Amino acid sequence: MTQDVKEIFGSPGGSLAAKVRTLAPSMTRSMQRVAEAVAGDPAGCAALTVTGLAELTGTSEATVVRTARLLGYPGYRDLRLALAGLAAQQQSGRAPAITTDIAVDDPIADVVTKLAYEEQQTLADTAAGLDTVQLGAAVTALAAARRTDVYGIGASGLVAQDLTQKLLRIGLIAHAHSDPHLAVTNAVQLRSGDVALAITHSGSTGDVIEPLRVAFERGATTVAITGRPNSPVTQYADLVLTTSTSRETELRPAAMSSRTSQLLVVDCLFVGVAQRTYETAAPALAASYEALAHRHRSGSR
Amino acid sequence: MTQDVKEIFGSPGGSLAAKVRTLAPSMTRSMQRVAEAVAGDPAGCAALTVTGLAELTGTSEATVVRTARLLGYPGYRDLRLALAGLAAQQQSGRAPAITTDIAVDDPIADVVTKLAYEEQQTLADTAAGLDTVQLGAAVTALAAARRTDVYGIGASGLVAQDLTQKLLRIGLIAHAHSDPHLAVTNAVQLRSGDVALAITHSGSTGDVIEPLRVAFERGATTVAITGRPNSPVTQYADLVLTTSTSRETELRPAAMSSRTSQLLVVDCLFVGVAQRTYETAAPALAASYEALAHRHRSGSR
DNA sequence: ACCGAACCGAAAATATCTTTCAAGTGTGAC
DNA sequence: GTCACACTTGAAAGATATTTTCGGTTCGGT
Repeated sequence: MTQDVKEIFGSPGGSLAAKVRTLAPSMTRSMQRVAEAVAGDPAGCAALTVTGLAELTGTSEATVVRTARLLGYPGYRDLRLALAGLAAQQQSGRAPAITTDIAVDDPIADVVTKLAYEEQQTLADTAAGLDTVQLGAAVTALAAARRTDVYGIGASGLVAQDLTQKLLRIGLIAHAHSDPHLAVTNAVQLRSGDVALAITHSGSTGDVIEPLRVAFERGATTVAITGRPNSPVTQYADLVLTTSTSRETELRPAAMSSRTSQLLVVDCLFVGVAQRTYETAAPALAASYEALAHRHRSGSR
Repeated sequence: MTQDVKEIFGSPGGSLAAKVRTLAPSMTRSMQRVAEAVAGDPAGCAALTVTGLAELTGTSEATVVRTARLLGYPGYRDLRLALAGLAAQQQSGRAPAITTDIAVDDPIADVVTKLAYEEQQTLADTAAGLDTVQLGAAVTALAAARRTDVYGIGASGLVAQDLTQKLLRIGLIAHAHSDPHLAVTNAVQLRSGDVALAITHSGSTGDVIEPLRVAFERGATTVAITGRPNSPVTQYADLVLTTSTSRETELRPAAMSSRTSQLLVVDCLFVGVAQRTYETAAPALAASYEALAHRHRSGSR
């Protein structure tokens, strides 16, 4: 059984490398070897059979197939077709993709360029790796929720607040918790129809998992935004939204790209919800805009 | 039968279509049917197995293989890979061109694509418009500051907190203020050598301008991150860092792009400062990473 | 009508891909 | 430190796809 062509070629080119980067953390060692080979030389790998690729990467056929599955294809055959397509695209349109890490002695102008580039990369990766089905489900849940609790600590806490601010702006009831105890206390109040949303890059921040678990057990719809699709937090998550995990460098901690990634997801959630609740969201947005104008000097008074 | 020139030289798939036409006379009836199908819809055929294509053309597997051979491939498998490549090329020929705003009825997948694209655009704009001289001066001031106060309200408040968190991580003394009264109270404590940094998109948020004015008058180095280089806030700013102001749409409020833009500036500041204070920043970063590891549940991978 | 050559497809043979399963490996709990 | 468990992994069995074989059919020429 072969996949529909649209699914194979539908996504924008280069998304495979992005997908590999996003999913790499959730891969086992052998699978990473296969994924690397595939991302590194699509054309070369397209010429190989399962057995060939297994030998090249020093693994087994089973592992190759498993990797293909993880990358979203029904099997190796389809991955191979996608690779052939990718190779052809690369042949015709050359990709730029040149970047070096930020060095201690880089002039500030280079820092700006590199950071901007890397964050753009992160955005592209995240967009490519985001499961729109899960996203849509999360949007539906949020739009219909009686109330929404958002959990996040540290850098993720700011993202949690950002989402909360946005939801409040369109008339929804949302609250961000960064205090683990209060979060749990509040989670107990949740019930079916409510939404609990945990934001954690590592997926193993206990302080964030705990309230989500409570909410999960109380019957609320639970959503996790994490960079590790297999991490503990997903255990209590009805819906999982994966953020991209680009490699971190000494001067550019992981927190930076995970934040960018998380914010994109949060923005998508917000816009999605705003769409669903347009009738009430649009006037609410306009009203809050109006209200803020009075806080500005150049405004009135 | 007159041949249309466009058909021969027009599309990238021309070479295959041409080959089919050239070889057609030497083909048998069944093989022609297969060749036609292949030339007519490469993408569609790439999704089919030998059996599928045989059925589609009302022929047999053997005929399909024979056709593939005649077209110059060792077998159907390789023809299929070539078709996949061809399809991908044709696909990429059509420009992405994400120019339209996000509409109320856009499917969620489009929302993701468009948002990611717009944020990428914002990053590029910001990086291009950032004054590296001012930025460098701000970095120098921050790196040498006895203490740093950051003012921001609403969405900008989160950016202020983000910067503060980062600076604290590398051992600097920084504080974010979102309470206007406390901000002013603290601003009074500032003196020469300290840094006060105001973040406001509009540049006319009174609650943020006021503490900056106080700091300015106390002799602190004042920095403004704003989207309006001529706005009131710049009056009290020694250094002005301009963020990009991309057009906002109904479903994508200005806050979204200004936040992205502000965060990039803040990241640049952080990395710049980390470079200047590398000796102390590097171990501090490592230490905070280490400390956090204990807050994480040990999870799978 | 008969013959021969080319064409064609059914089915066997082969290659390739997928699934299963049991052994290996590391990890947390006690 | 040891045990138990869960996860990883590759070998081999099983399923599918591709290629080859081979005999029947068609068609033109005699």
